[in-house]
Amino acid sequence: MSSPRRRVIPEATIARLPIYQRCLLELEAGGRTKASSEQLAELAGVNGAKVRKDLSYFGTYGTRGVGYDVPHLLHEIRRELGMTHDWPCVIVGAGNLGTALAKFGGFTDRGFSVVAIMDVDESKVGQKVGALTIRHEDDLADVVAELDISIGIITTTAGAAQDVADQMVEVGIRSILNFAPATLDVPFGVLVRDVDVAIELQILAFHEERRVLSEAEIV
Amino acid sequence: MSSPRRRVIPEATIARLPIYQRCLLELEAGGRTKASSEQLAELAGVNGAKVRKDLSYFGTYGTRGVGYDVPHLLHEIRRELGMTHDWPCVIVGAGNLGTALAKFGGFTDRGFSVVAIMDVDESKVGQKVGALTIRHEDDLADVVAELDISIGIITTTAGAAQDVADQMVEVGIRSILNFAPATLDVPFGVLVRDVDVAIELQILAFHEERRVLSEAEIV
DNA sequence: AGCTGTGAATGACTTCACAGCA
DNA sequence: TGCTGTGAAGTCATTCACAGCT
Repeated sequence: MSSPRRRVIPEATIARLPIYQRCLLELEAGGRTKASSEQLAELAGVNGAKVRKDLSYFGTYGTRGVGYDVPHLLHEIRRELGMTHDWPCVIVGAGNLGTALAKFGGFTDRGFSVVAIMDVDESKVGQKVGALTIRHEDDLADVVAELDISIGIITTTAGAAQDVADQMVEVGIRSILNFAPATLDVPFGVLVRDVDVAIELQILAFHEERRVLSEAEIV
Repeated sequence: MSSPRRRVIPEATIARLPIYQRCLLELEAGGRTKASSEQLAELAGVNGAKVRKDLSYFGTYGTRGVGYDVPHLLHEIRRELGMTHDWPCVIVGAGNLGTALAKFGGFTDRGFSVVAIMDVDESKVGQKVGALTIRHEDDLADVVAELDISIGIITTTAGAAQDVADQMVEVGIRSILNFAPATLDVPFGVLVRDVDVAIELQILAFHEERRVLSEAEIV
């Protein structure tokens, strides 16, 4: 009533919100207007109790005996996730991955737009990537200020990644998505999330390897 | 001594092994032959106790008072991760992302090679992607058998992903890396890992959004 | 009767702290 | 002395189980 709900939200819960959002979008597209925690859980690949607890951190959006109102819950989740406005992003590193991400429109409809792409390589500067022109990395401060960017995406080599991260922090970026296979060192308050496909493959390989070993053992 | 160490390894530990491997490769490249848990931890962005406990699940590879032998530990981790042999992978979905991953050589030196790329779209079948020729998805069983594939990579649209996963499971694949923004339903024993860039961005946006709110509150 | 919201119980992971070996 | 390896303690996350609303 008086103080707005602002408890500490578990990281694990936060990571599931985008998944719930996706499921709710599916339900909405299918014309569904109500969904129980069990139904949502089924779609999200978790269990009902988890859905209920996750959602309860944000408020009481459900109706006992009925379930959750799909459009309403979707709205609340979108609001919590900051999806009510657009997030301009800058990509640093105009290699294969960087250009592929810049051209890929799949994030735009999810609220993220790549508004700039940069590289240290002078020969790349000025080239077009879709509608964008590659700018020099040294212009980062200007670009970030001009375009009001708060999210930086690193798609450089591992060797260059820390320098780029330092530059980003320097110009005020506090949210970094890092595709380079490197552990970035950033000051407190700056959030880095790593995406490393090789690591994901290695985790699969670990289990695959053990599977083979276990099967050999049974024989 | 008698029974080989085969305790249950925490998932969190497994996910860090590839990172330790990367750090050890750096140390090795720099000519370092010994490293303490604290030094490794520094590079990996964790703390010393975690490194020691993680490694202790696999055996006692360190020397008290000295630290770990870099080449030896590297060898052991590579063995645990199944990096002593190559892992052939198949990509299903020859769109932007699929072709980009197929062309990207960055996993080959990490022990993974994309040996086949497939699609349902007849018009794509026969086209070249780097050294590979796109084959029709219906040939999955043949391709998997021929090339001894155990890891499948899904880069289709969300709508097609479950069907592809079903096909993969059908032909015996039990390790799937899923790039499609969809929750896959697979039988027990099949492992799916999801890579969803939009979700990562949304997690960053959540914190960014809260950061703004908190700062407003202070004023 | 049905389903949410949530304390309490359990389980997973991390960190502490130190015995014990080189 | 220095650093590992590991029980014990602490923290975070999941699941249970049920009171309480519709």
